[in-house]
Amino acid sequence: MPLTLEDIARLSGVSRSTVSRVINEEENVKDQTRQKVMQVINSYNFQPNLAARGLASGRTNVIGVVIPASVTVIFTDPYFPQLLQGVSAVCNTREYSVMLWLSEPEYERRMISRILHNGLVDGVLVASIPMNDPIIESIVESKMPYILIGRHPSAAVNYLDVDNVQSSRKATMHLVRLGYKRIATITGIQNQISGYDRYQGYLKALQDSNFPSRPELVAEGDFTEEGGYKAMMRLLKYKPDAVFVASDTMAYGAMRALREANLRIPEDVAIVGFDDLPNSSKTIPPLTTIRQMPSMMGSRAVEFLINAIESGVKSTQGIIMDTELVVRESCGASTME
Amino acid sequence: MPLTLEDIARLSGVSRSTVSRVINEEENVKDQTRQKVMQVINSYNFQPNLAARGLASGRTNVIGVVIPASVTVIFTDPYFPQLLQGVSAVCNTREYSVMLWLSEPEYERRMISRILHNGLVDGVLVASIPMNDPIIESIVESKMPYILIGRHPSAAVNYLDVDNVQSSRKATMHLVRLGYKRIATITGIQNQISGYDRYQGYLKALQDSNFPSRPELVAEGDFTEEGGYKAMMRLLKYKPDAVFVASDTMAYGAMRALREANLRIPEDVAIVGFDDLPNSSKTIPPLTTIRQMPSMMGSRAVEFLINAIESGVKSTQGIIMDTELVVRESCGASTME
DNA sequence: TTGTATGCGTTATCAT
DNA sequence: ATGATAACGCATACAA
Repeated sequence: MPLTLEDIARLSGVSRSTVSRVINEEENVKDQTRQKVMQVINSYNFQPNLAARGLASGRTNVIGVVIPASVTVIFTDPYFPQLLQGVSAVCNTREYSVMLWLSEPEYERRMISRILHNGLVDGVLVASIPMNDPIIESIVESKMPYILIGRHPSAAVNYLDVDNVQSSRKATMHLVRLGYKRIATITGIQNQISGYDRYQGYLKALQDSNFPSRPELVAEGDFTEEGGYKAMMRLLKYKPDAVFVASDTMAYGAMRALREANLRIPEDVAIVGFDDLPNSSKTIPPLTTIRQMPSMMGSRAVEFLINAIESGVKSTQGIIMDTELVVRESCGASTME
Repeated sequence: MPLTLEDIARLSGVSRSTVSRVINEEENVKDQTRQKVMQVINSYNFQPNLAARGLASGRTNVIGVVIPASVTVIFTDPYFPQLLQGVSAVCNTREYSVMLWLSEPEYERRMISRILHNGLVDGVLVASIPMNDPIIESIVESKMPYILIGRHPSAAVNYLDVDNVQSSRKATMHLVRLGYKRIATITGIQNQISGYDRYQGYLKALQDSNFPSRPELVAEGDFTEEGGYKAMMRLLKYKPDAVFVASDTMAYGAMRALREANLRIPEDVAIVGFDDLPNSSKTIPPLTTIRQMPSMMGSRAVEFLINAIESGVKSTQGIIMDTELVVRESCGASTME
């Protein structure tokens, strides 16, 4: 029932092609003609059919955003919403739409392969995919513009990430400098690159400080509050005096465990987190943590993607964004000698 | 470069229409033919072009999800992520995709009108739109299948919501029954139906209990933690002994304000929230609250939408989902006489 | 049960 | 500067 180019053409007494030119803001149209057509378009509130445009032009102005459900569990974490906001903001200004897929494991392979081949999107952004997931190969092979959120070991892959290793090293070094001796860590899932890298950063800090690395001071969490809580419980019997926790959400859990054990923060155990979630300035005590900005990561990633789409150039690139150590009161000088 | 129906047809020695029939699982195809074609399809991992299908059939199997940015600020609240998960889960099983628009005010009108007319989606789900937003009219008039998340006063509108009035009344009555006398409220934004209705429920409870309604015990929040904190600050000087807070996120802020004022929860001031966020069982003390399930709301809404799309029937409907009062320790018997 | 022909609403290539 | 016309890849009414 909606109007078509043909209708607008008839109503303004020109040909379909001219209307098309007007809509696509091409140069070679007489000003007078353009205005006449624009008037009709506006008065009827005409919208070109994007499916048809996609078919004819091969471009849809849609990007796909894929978030594996394996991490969607963490959806209580504002990380993904913020990422989406960044993605969406850029898409709005550049007249793109975003197709969102929260992929569940059982559909995942089929879903990806559909996305890559069904002509619905011009490019795809994939967040937090597990390391060495074969899906990455399919994407790279597909020749579709793409970018991963989360570092990938291979040099031949487009990705955007923060420097998790250096940031975590910095966080841990902060504890070292404050004089803590038994510095533990609660890690993220190890098949997730961010979990892996943050653990490596912790190890690096110990090594650089000539601290022995004690396996009993390492507890694997799963990026959830509950996981952080349980990991802290396990650590307690080894009496750490400080803990680098690989995410703020887990840090909240760890702090809960400490409170239940009647241990003071930071006098008995100091905590440093990772993320700087909005709530982290409001915990008791406020959390010292590494700030990354998911919404900016989303923006930057999409900008890269859209540029790749529109330029047609497909150079491979790894983009690293900055982080910041935000020191709050959690580790005061109180525990220093 | 991807294959087309025509290619598959040639490769399997049949006509394009037959391939189309096989793909669309139509009955009238000889088993033998079907298998032959399927084999070719699978071996080439053929995916039909959805833009072309959309053009030809008038159906895209895509639904639009619109979340106004006016509320996107609240994106630290797991409400929307959970809603999206519910939406996405149903879409996955029913082979739909979701187009996500986080609409910023300046683009909002244009965006909606584009969505409604550009043939990209078969239906649209709109979350948390402000009351009396004229956009609602455009949607209803557009003849496109739609559903709003959040009650709408007009009977002629499709929506899905929980019964905010009754739930809030229930929550407030809980405080009444526990013997509190100066029951305050921190409301949500009043041009948001959930903010308005929850306030009405509070008023109703007071009225039904023959309590006077004291304007000084009403503080408007904005559904954020910070808003709850500030609202509580304003309430303090009027010495409420209990507060019904219109969202858990605001309740966290209110609790923070109480702690800073050295007031005990619930001995000095009791708190009841609304939402039952994952963290609400882990606050200190655990929060008594109204449980609604955003992911189920998302699922139900999309089911309604897809049914409307596929059946073509457009009966107007208001769907109300249940809530549950989850009583935790926040309001113990300690304050009762 | 299968094939042929037409149309969906654009863009893009030619003419003019 | 503008118009005619051929794709784009599929669904579908109709014919066989």
